[in-house]
Amino acid sequence: MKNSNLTIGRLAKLVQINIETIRFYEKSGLIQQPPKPEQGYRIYSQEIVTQLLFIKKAKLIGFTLNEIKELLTLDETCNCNEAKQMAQQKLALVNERLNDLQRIKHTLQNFVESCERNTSMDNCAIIQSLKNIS
Amino acid sequence: MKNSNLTIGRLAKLVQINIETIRFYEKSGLIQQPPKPEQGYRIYSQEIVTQLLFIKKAKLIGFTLNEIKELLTLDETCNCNEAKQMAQQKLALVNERLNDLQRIKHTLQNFVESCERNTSMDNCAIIQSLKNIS
DNA sequence: CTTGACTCTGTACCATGATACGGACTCTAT
DNA sequence: ATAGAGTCCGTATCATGGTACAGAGTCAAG
Repeated sequence: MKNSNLTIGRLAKLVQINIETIRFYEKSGLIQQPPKPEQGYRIYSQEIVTQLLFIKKAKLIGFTLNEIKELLTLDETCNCNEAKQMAQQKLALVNERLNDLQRIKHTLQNFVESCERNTSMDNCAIIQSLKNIS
Repeated sequence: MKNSNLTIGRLAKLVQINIETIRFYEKSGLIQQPPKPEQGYRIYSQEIVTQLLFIKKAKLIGFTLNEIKELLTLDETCNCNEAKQMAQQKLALVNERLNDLQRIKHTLQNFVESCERNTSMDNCAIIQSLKNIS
């Protein structure tokens, strides 16, 4: 076994994802498990590295594994129109989330500000402040 | 039983949250279960309505139930400083999420655009496009 | 005063996204 | 050739955020 060969352990260390989690992604169909060679362990490709890093980032942002699976599928389906449509749907979703977050951001800012104005040490009315999120 | 009395069924309909979910929130300590009267069913207060609507919105935005619990607690702890600190932490978190989302938004936009430029009907390279998220 | 709708309580079950573990196998270094 | 580390595979377990359901009690309208 060459030292450069990317076994699952090395892959896990490289992308900083638990081995079990990688296996879980394989079972879930997010990534393709490389075929088991006659002799020895599975070897992972550079493409899997890219995909795992992408999964990590997409997860951070709040995409579900199913959404990520779809996003990864966009790469394979060379039907550009379909892919574009999916991307546009995701984009709409992202924009919605951005709006929601902007709203909560302003609400939190208002709360912090009203907290700063409030010297009475009571009536820290976060609910009253937050319930105005529309 | 007066018709105006807010039993759990009416509450559920009012705030559009499943009865079971309301009970689940009670068990989880997100909201306080009103005491059971000697006779009859529990009656919910207007405050619970406010709290449930808040929970709904906060969930939409991506806060976990535990985070929401903390946010609701801010109302009770009249320690303004502590509350402010928590709000500021949430704010930082929200800002991070905003940045992440902005990045994915641009990536998706780029993808849609490159999809529009691409007339070759192949190489819909979303991965190549998405892997550049930093 | 009965019937049907609603409540109460506990327990069970579901999906999602992992993580843990046991036992067999394989590889590498000595 | 053998120990120790790593892999493989299946199954079990966990947290989160619910949903479902059974059986007993309660309420309200006819």
